[in-house]
Amino acid sequence: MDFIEIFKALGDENRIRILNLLIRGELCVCEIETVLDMTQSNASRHLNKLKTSGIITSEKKSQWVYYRINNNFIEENNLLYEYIKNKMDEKTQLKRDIERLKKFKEGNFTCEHLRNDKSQVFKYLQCQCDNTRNEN
Amino acid sequence: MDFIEIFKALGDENRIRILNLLIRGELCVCEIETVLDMTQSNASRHLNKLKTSGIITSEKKSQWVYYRINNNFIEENNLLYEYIKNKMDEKTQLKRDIERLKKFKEGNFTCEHLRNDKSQVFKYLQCQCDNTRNEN
DNA sequence: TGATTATATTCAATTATATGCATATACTAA
DNA sequence: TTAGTATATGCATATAATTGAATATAATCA
Repeated sequence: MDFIEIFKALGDENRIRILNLLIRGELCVCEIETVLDMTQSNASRHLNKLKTSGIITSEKKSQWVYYRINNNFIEENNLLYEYIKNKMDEKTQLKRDIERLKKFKEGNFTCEHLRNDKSQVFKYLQCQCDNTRNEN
Repeated sequence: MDFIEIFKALGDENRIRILNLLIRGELCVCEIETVLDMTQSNASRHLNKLKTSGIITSEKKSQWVYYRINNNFIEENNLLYEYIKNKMDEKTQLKRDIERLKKFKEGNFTCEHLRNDKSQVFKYLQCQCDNTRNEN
């Protein structure tokens, strides 16, 4: 966990956007790519970079891979972690991403929803007017 | 002063080496390039990147340009600044650089010495056996 | 087993970064 | 003004990073 490598990993907007989500809790790749609207391969690659530098870890649960912040990273880089969280609060894009994450969570979407009809979930996340949704 | 740009600027070993020196006090370009043994153009460009991201500032004094840590940066990024200083203590290369800086300072070298005979100063900095030096 | 699906990886193209050399610019001093 | 010097910058090049599309891999389920 070289701190220069950590800076390299953090010096990219897409990876900061991913981290911004993971701070709120673990997520699998298909959730991240949907909320952030990035391609699957791109999400996977950025996740790998964050993982290689020790910032996040992954755990395979059946066919899905869940990513989360590495507790070890938080312990060993606490000042940096607090700094990032503070600075994230000021960024418009990151606030918008959190709104989309909230919508996704409040909509009770799951990986299965994404499998069955990703574009419907995506449409729902884009809708500005309605923040509630019927179950199912 | 976007924090992602700051991370980009910090994600390079040469720039961290420069910063490591500047934490000990201001220095001009010719001093930095000598202590770190990098080309003049390379030192200048890295300094510019650090300056553009708001981490350092410069002041022209007669023909020399002195660089120092930007106080504003320290104030607005205090957690990050403390983090960097802590992590720097663990890096071998950075400790070696500080030894060379100390030798340079204790040798009472100036920019004029570098102008007159840079290679002599350089040889002195490389010498492991002798940490003292006659005046002049 | 075979079809489907989630994630990772390869390939190719594009873009960004780092660097040395040569030169431009800005300043000093004779 | 001219010569000399410190720093910045343009140019060319090498290396690294980013990305989408296609494919490989690993797991699930019928």
